[in-house]
Amino acid sequence: MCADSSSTPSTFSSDSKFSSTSRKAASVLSHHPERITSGEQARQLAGIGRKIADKIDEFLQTGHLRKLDKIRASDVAVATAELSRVSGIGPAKARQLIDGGVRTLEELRARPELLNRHQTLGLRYVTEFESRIPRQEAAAIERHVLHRVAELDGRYRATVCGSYRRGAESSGDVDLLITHPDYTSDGAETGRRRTVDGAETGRGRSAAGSATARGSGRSAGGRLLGAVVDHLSQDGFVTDTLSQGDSKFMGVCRLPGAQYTTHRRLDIRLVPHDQYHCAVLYFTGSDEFNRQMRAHALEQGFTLNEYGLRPLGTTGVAGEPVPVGSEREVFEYLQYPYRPPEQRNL
DNA sequence: TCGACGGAGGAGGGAG
DNA sequence: CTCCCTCCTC
DNA sequence: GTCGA
Repeated sequence: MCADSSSTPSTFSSDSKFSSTSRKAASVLSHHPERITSGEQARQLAGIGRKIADKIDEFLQTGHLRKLDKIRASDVAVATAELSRVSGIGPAKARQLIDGGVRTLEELRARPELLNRHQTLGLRYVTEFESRIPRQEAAAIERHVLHRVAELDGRYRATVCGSYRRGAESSGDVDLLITHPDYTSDGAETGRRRTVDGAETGRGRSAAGSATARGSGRSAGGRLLGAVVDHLSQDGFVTDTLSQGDSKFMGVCRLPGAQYTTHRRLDIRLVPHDQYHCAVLYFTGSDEFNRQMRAHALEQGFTLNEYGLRPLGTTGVAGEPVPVGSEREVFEYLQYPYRPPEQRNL
């Protein structure tokens, strides 16, 4: 769903604080209206400290950065970046591979035994996952998914969030939120796996414990999400699963039809019914819009997150969540002028 | 000078 | 088996 | 790396 730089709460593509810090600095600089002519001048901006100011001075002086030259020349950094293109491979796995003599995707393809399931799929689809989803195709995916979900059980509610919902002309993936009246946060269903049949114990159960027995020993959430995923797999739309638990599916999909040749990343989250609108609000973003809205909520004496809107007591302790019947109601509670998703691209 | 920086679901593997 | 840790994703 | 306590 990462459209440009700001989508949902997730402008953290690569690693650690360095990434987040320098990203903020870069953002501040790029949005600065005037031309920066000295490190001292840049130093005044939020997120620019001594070190970055020094680097600005060095670049202004010499036209390049020694540190950057060094990184570009480092083959380990290059190999890490290359291997990290694969979904499921992060810094640790990349280092492990490099230590094992694998530095390119080509070399990686020759060593499939080094990869787990997620990484194997990530490698298979690496190029496809790097291509963006045109809005027209995302809309077709939305139609297909909403139709199939409604056909499975009309009580589901589903919304495609992320930059697509904000009207973006292209998206990085499709992020679907679903809910169902049978699944609420107050539930007796707090994730813990219960024994299916209390009476039966011992070796008799071993067969039932088969890994693929979805739907037998499952929480309410697991059944509700699993049923959707199964239904979407039935017609071949969902092609692969990267991971799947009781509340979150991460996988791969492709629409039927000759014009759709590229596999796309699809995430499905099952959200408690009473938290649905706050979750849709949160996962629609943008990051910056969420920050501003949360700040406004605090000024009004509320705390807002993906789980709900709660009043803050005088001591600063959050109270019970305010019942919310729509996204718009969240705005109204906060006396925040309503903005449709297309106007949340901050 | 020092801790926080968003944080949770899921895979996988080790300890008990 | 459960618990807990690291890694990864978003 | 940067910010604020």
